[in-house]
Amino acid sequence: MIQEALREIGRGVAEIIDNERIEKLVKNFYENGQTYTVKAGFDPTAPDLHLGHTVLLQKLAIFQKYGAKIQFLIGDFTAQIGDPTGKSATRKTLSAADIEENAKSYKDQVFKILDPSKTEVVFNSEWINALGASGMLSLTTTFNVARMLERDDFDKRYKSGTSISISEFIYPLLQGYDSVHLKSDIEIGGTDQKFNLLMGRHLQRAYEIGKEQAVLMMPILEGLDGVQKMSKSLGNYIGVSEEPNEMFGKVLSISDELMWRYYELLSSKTLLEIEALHVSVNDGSLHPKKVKEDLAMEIIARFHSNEAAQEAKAEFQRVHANNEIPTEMDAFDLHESPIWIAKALVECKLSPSTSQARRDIKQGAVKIDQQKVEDDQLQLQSGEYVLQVGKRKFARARVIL
RNA sequence: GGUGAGAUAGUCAAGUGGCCAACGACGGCGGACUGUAAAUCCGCUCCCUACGGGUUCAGAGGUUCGACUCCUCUUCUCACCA
Repeated sequence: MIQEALREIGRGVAEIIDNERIEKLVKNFYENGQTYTVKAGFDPTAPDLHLGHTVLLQKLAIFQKYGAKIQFLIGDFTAQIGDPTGKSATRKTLSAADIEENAKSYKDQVFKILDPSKTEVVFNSEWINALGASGMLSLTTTFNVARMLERDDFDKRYKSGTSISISEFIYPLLQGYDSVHLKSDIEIGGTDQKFNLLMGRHLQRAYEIGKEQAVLMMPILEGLDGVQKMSKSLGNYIGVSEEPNEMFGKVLSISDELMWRYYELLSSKTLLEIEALHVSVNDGSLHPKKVKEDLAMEIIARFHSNEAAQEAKAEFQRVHANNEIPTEMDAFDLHESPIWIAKALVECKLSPSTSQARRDIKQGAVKIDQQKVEDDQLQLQSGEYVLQVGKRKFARARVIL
């Protein structure tokens, strides 16, 4: 059991500092029933989460399974500063109202993954405000500027003469101080958080609380393209509040290779179960598409419901395997009759411009009521049509005067 | 502060007076093949009811029949010097 726990805890991680300590904590749990604490901090700056953000949550869920109590820290105080990590410019600060709202939507999402009975949600403004000026001052004496400048992002900005606010120097200190206050045994975060995570160890030592947290870093999840990190701005993400059908389609569109990566970092299946799937796929007894569908189902079930997952699968089957039209699609009223097909496509948001619409038609990508359109001069008379561009873009158009 | 180099479509990157809506690569889209996978092959990739028209090559002016290409100024980026 201890072996299994350690394997699951180590699954998919990018780097562990002080693995021995983690082993001891887990062992102690199984031998003496002693729980331990795992801290993870979240900046309530990004209100809409995607699967990349849930990698950490998944890891926390695994920890819960193996004896940990989670300290789910919402950095409401530190969010006012803004984490300088990876930034090439000073970040603007957020208003208290923004932070509060974001924190709320965070909580709504996380308990879809975490067990509330083993989770303590804490806000760091509570103890940081209590620190006072003198407490803050003594915190700053534990570290020096030279070491702070060792950080790559600070270093670059310093050398190039870009502004670095003093408050940004304070940020890692405060995050580390959270670990002092919470007396965390382990802290987890993304690899990009290494400096801040290590600060927790440094400060726990400096404040002599009698322990130094182990640090476990998770990799940044690759996006749907399998190469770049998942991010909203790159458009290669799956948002946790997306429609089930969208989720299903997106998961099915990833490569087989990436699928295993997602299993490792996002699935609640154990490593043994995943390994079994791997074996079956390799010997040909299991179709990889089935495995991918199961992954999609698991993700949808987690963020929506089992029924939603079933429906999404059925819908996918209907549209893509049987070549039927979706049961639901966006509907548009077009107040022009007759209307030129290219214009109709633009109006229904199926094509970005009439130029593109005409190209789509020329390439045989456009269908009306399942019939391919050959003539790019076609005029649609009054009536209702199902317009389709490519394999996945559908819209219901009602042409009226 | 001084000097030199540069700013081209989503990104990278050609073009240095007309053949340029602008080579190529990547990305993206569409088609074929599939499992809406990968790989591969083919086509498309500024806008406009279009064998034509319009607006583009950091910004503003100028030279010229004609400029992304030449000149001037402005803004920004990079390199070297101090």
